[in-house]
Amino acid sequence: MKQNGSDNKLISGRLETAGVIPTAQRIAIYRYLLCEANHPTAEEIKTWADKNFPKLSLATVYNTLNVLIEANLLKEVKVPHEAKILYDSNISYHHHFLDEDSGELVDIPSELVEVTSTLAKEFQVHDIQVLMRGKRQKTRTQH
Amino acid sequence: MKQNGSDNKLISGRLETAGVIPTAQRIAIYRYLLCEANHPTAEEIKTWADKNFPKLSLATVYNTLNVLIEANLLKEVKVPHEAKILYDSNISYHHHFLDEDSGELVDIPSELVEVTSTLAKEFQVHDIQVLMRGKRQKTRTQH
DNA sequence: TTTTAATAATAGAATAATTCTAAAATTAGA
DNA sequence: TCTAATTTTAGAATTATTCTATTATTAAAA
Repeated sequence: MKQNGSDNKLISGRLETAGVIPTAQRIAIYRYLLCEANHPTAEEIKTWADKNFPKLSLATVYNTLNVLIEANLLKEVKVPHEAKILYDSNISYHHHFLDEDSGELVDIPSELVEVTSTLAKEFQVHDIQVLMRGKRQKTRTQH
Repeated sequence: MKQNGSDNKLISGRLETAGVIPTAQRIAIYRYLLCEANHPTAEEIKTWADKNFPKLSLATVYNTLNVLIEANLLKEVKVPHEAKILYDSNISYHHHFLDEDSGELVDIPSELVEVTSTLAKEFQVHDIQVLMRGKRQKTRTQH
């Protein structure tokens, strides 16, 4: 799903709907987040931009990420023993699996994880996030 | 449960069992983590040390935390939108509730949260951590 | 005990991710 | 076009954490 310009309108519309002025930089970064990247760091976004959107500054990467978060189009994910923030453009309710070998973070649909809690009613839970850590078995080749 | 010296032996023994040489600084920090603090940051530990263990340096705080983590006596917790690492001296399997008002992180016993996942068998899960976010209702005063 | 070797603690410098600042560029509306 | 508001930018500042080199402490050996 490489950038082809055809979904510019769609991306732009989503930004506007969320109250974000759709500048060229924001559209580019948001499309990268939605269509090409998988939980990238700010650094990865900058590296991508250096190839695909010259002159886009690191400050703009951070500004845009924070604008998207503020507009509820993006979420931060912090992972233990990983210094950099990961960004998640999937804003629907879901969970994560962290591959201990590759460091890759994989989205897990909420349907695959059932969480039942019996906390004291004092605790009003608004959000639950489940982070599973482990290894991903290499899928065996068919003969 | 203020420090009284009586559990020095116990703390010291736990460190030794874990293969950590029990120096005065390590015992002090580990006791603070176990008995007084609740998911402190390195900064909070340093502030406590400035009052209770003069001359203990910030470098030693970080060194000790990393030694404890390496020895499996301590775990890191990273929370979204919180820059600093929180440290958790409860190493048994449990979950967390983050109070959105106070920022306080509360341990939730694993018995109170049931997690049932049906991931593809490709995913070998070694650890699950559940972070619940929400507000804590003020408990109503009895008349 | 002394001696020696290994380990830990320390102050301060270095690193690195993110945020801030102030100026220039762009945009949107009048 | 003019004006005001917003965004982008480069580079400086901030801040949590780690590193470095030295000194202090500990543990074991003689």
